[in-house]
Amino acid sequence: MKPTESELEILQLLWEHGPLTVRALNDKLNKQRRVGYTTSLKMMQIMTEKGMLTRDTSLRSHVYVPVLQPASVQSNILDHVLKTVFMGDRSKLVLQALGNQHVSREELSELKALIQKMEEK
Amino acid sequence: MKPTESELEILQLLWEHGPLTVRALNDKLNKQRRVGYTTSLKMMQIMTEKGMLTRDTSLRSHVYVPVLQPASVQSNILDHVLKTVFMGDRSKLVLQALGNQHVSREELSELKALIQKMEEK
DNA sequence: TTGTAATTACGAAAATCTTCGTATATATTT
DNA sequence: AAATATATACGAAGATTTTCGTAATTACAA
Repeated sequence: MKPTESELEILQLLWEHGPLTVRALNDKLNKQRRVGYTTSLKMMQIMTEKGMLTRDTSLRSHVYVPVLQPASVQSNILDHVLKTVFMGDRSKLVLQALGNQHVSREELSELKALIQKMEEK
Repeated sequence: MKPTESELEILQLLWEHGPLTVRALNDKLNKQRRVGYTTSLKMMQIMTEKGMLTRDTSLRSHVYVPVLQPASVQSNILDHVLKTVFMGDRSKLVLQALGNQHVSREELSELKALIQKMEEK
């Protein structure tokens, strides 16, 4: 179950805003880039076929719901990146993620807490 | 400069084993999955056109060298994943990366050192 | 030297992903 | 009721990626 780039865009919007009609989703998508209405429609139909979305067809405008939860997709993709980009070197991935950018005070203490917990085991 | 899945496979093998001929690379690739010789050849020619590889053509069997360094590609891809999969939430990515799997004592102290350094700024 | 094996070059088929036009159906407005 | 607007279904074109067959070239062996 590996979403494509476009499918990820759609999943993100659904995760962020909850179930949406094609019209609503297409509007939000068009704040990021120009996409035709029937393009969004077709994508969402395909994703439904693939089992990534379900939809409520009781109303004229169908309402689409993501089947996959963010954490599950994130975990899969991260594992894939770990294998194919970092040659399985998990700490390299983590250090890379932390190394370049700004990390806030809150994130740091969250991390420290997690490390503490890991050391206890 | 965004390598495709197949291009990443090839880059990985070159990063791991150093410069290789098509024959040598194809052999290694076939330990992972079945790929025809001319498929590998074509891929590497395309990657050369794109500027991802260079090659030494002084011998009959050309020797291919990766232009991109692992850290650079890793950084780009991780940034992309951060945006498109984790909605920009860096600490979520890090926690996800650390959370599920085993992290060794060495990795933990490496992490702690990094955190220390970040806190000092 | 003549044939066999290995290599590169190249075109194009196959597979996948993305985009949209058109037809049809359903609702809304005048 | 007729015209207009909005929705879904669906096929297919376009774009990209992946795969491989065939021809041409170069080395090697009989």
